[in-house]
Amino acid sequence: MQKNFQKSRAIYEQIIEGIKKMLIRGEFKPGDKLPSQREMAQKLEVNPNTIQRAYREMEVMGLTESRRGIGTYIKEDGNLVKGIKEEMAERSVKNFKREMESLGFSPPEIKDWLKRIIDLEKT
Amino acid sequence: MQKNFQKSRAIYEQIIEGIKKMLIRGEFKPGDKLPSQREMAQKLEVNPNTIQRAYREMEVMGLTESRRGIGTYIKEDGNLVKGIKEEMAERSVKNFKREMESLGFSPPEIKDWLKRIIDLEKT
Amino acid sequence: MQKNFQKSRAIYEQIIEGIKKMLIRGEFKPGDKLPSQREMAQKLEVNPNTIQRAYREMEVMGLTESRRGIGTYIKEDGNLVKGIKEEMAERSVKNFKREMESLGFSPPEIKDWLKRIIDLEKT
Amino acid sequence: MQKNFQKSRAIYEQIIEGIKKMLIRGEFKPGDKLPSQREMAQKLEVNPNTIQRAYREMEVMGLTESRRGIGTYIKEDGNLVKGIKEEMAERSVKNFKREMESLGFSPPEIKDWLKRIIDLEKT
DNA sequence: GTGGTCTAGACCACA
DNA sequence: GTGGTCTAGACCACA
Repeated sequence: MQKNFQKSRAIYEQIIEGIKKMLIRGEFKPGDKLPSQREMAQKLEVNPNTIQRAYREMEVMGLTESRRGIGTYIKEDGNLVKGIKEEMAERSVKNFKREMESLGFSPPEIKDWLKRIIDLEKT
Repeated sequence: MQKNFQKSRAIYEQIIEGIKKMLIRGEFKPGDKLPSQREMAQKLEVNPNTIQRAYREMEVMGLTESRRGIGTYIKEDGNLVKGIKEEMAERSVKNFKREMESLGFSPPEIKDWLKRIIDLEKT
Repeated sequence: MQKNFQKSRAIYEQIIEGIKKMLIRGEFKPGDKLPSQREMAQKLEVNPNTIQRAYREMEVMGLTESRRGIGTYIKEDGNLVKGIKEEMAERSVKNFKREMESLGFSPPEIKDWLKRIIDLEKT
Repeated sequence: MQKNFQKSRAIYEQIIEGIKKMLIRGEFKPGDKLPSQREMAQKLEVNPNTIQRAYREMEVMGLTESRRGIGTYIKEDGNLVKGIKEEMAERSVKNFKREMESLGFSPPEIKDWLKRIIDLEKT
């Protein structure tokens, strides 16, 4: 049995995750200005340094651009959202697949299950 | 954006989770004796009381039977494993579906993605 | 002669027992808030963990409902008290019967004794 | 709520209790020799001092008679058994009555319950 | 040796 | 402030 227990992911990672989801859902668009670090910190009730870290990482990833004295902006890149969406979808699907396989399900069974659940809620 | 960050589940819950997976994978079978509380605690490097809690919860759930002075045993119930497997599969599928929907995918797109990933790794 | 001496029941069980009796006597009513774990621990001079155990067991039994940050409440279930009262009465009567039989009394003699004592104190 | 938890009765008291029950059931009779202290201690897996204490108390109560170098004997008293039986019955009935009253039952209800249980098992 | 109970005390999560 | 989790460690009950 595993000896390492799941720890929660770092808060700054969860923040990046959240911003990516908002991008995907269209709640942020390329070119938009993100809330200031201070504002964000207050809204999320988190230490400003945590926001700083999140914003910095996003810049490193090429997701945002910080303009000193002005603010942080989502990059104006046409394929940005599409890329993130695909990346997150892929990760989600792979996680799901791995989990189902660890439960002993074969790919066809996985599809069956998925179909069952989706059709069930479609009704 | 959400203001509540994901916390890790309690260790005792993760232990139960792990034992269920071992059951599903056949690494434990109904009737088997689980490692003693102390042994398990040592192996997983947690406090014996934490194992006690996990074992007690499993007994309450009807998954195991603890006999004082003897040990803790997986219940001899033919449908036990099947039930757990289905329960865990269902939860996993629902989580996956919810996550994909929060990324803006429709059910058909979810299926497409799944197909793509599975077929990709089949090659 | 028996070789096994009677042991006292666990403290957490005695606490549950006491709370059930208070419910039956109307000293607690469905919907009431129980004293907090810490308060109860202080009043009964036991460790808070022991109260936690009692409260948790009562929740598992469906007797109470614990709400984090709020407190622990007796469930709002009309038949709860009645059910507990009957359960405890039945157990008490059965214990009594078993004890009298172990003293060699037949059922009619048991009734005679009971009548005698009750009438005696009625005077 | 009560603050004093039930402790188990002293072992020597439980031993006296057991011997009284054997007397009542006729497994010992007036004039019988009790097992030696050593023998009794071995049979009950108890410290010989505990037996010593039990035997001493029984002598004080007038239940037995120790003859140095010979052994301990149940007293030859025609009314002894009858007296003990009545004493134990009375205590048992009173305990039962007190318990039922603490559950809020009136004497007639107590009788009803008793009748119900006895008749139920008579069938 | 195995499970069960209890204490003392720390720290977290929720409000 | 209220419940929940976890550790460290003692001691008991059963076999």
